[in-house]
Amino acid sequence: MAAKPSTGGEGAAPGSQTLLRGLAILEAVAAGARDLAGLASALGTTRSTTHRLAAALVEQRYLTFAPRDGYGLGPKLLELGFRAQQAAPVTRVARPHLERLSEACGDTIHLGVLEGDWALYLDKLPGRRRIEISSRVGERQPVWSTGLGKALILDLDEARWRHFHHLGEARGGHDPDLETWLARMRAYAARGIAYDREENEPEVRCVAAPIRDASGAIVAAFSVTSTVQYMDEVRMEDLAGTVREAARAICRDLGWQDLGWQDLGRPAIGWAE
Amino acid sequence: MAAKPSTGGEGAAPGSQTLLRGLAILEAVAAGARDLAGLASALGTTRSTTHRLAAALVEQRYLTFAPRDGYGLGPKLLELGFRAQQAAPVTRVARPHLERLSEACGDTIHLGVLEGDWALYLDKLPGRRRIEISSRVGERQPVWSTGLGKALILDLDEARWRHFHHLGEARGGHDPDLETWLARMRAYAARGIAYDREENEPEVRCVAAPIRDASGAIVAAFSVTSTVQYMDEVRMEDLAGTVREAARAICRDLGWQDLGWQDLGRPAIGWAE
DNA sequence: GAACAAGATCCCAATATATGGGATCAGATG
DNA sequence: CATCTGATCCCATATATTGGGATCTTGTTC
Repeated sequence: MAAKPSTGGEGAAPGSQTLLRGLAILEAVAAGARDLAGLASALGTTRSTTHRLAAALVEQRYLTFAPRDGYGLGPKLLELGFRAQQAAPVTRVARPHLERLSEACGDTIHLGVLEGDWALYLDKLPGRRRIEISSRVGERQPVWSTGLGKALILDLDEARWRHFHHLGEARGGHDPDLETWLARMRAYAARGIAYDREENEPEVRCVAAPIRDASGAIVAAFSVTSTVQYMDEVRMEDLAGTVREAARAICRDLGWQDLGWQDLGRPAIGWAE
Repeated sequence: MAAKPSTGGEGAAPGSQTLLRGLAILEAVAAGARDLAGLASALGTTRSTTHRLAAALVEQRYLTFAPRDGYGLGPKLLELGFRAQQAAPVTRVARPHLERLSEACGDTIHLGVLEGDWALYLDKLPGRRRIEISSRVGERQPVWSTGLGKALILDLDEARWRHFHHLGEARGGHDPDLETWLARMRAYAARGIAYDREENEPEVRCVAAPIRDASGAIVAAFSVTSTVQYMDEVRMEDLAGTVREAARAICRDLGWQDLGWQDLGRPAIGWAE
């Protein structure tokens, strides 16, 4: 609907208009655009230009096109997405353990890593409850307000903790004030487990644990999420044990595999900025 | 290494060189290219051009770049890939059932649909065996030689079966001759289960079943794959029952959900050409 | 059953856009 | 400290992209 200027964006790199427009088409389709007209208005280009780019994307299997239904995301994205997921060794290693955990607890499970100032979701296991946790693999979530995010920064010093809390305030986060939040973080760090008792969203609670590689550095984290009706205090305590157990098993797998991380100062996964 | 001509390809659509080059970068990175020089030589462009495109892809989060490690596939691909997978309702619905099946049998499980003349892999569950089945989500496999492919075309008439066998011959397929293959297909169709007794690759066997939606049309299929040492005749017969059971459960879930497929003549998934 | 409508596809001259040679910069290596 | 590898930036040039409109296809209406 909004007509973005051709040479748009914030600090948009020039010299790639065509590529940028092509990617914009991908995202417009992901956002639900089905026909040419929709795409054209979404990026503010003419029908012919849009068609040419879309056709190229279809030909390369990045999009599908069916006369009746219009455009859809194509198999190539499936392939690249899957490869991107596998690129982080954590995902492969953690999967079976998380599946077992999912089977055992029935709640939604997320796996994620720290990407810059954000928590990036690498994997998601839906769980058996009715409720649907609204999150997507590949999405970024704030660090300070999610259980998973907090688990990711458990090892950082207080200066850096303040930084993350500050990021939250900038975005209108009013929830726990700095001191309360820091106190909780200290408690989480001491236990090696992070909770989220409806601090972020009402009704939603979760238990999260960090995953460490052979060097002991936190390279990822996972969380078990549910609504409060399935997550009273007692259950959270129970889960803490189960979760810690799963985390330990994953860490063991990461520590044993000799993929040779020559540079132990950097996270083993490929997403850090 | 091979320098593809800029305006390359077969019936390559013109008017999108920049976009096509950008996508080529994505694939080069997926194929393992890490640095600018590698990318540049992979697509036959100069450093500066390559750098500009790659930088745009990084900025859009389609690639990651870390000074030491070079380029990698980015989170945006993760997101789009995941969305593409979810676009086919079958994946969502089948997942939990396949996970249970995977848990029970320990073998590699694939889920796929028919895309034109190919079997497209939508999902893969690794299994607990040592062996790694070389297949990737998003990849296309021939229909006639894979168990999954055969399960997908169980409902088609013999003319169309011949068509698929013919496609195989064109690509140097010499395995079972037409009549033998047709006879097997008839048997598979009668049982509602397709086998692959090392017909495709030596040592590799699999048991596959079709998945039908509310209209009764085959919209997908899944297969349980393993090496012959885990797959003797007795086990294949056993598995047939388990597999059929899982298929029935998935079909039931597909039949019950009222997502309103107004057009029953077309497959419910979005991948058909 | 024929005219209509909606949408996709194709074509071509004008020009905004991408290109790549080379210069520069960052930081690793000896 | 000099050297090297590899990333980043700049700018005149050529060329690939653009978009207006004509055309074709397919489904809908009267």
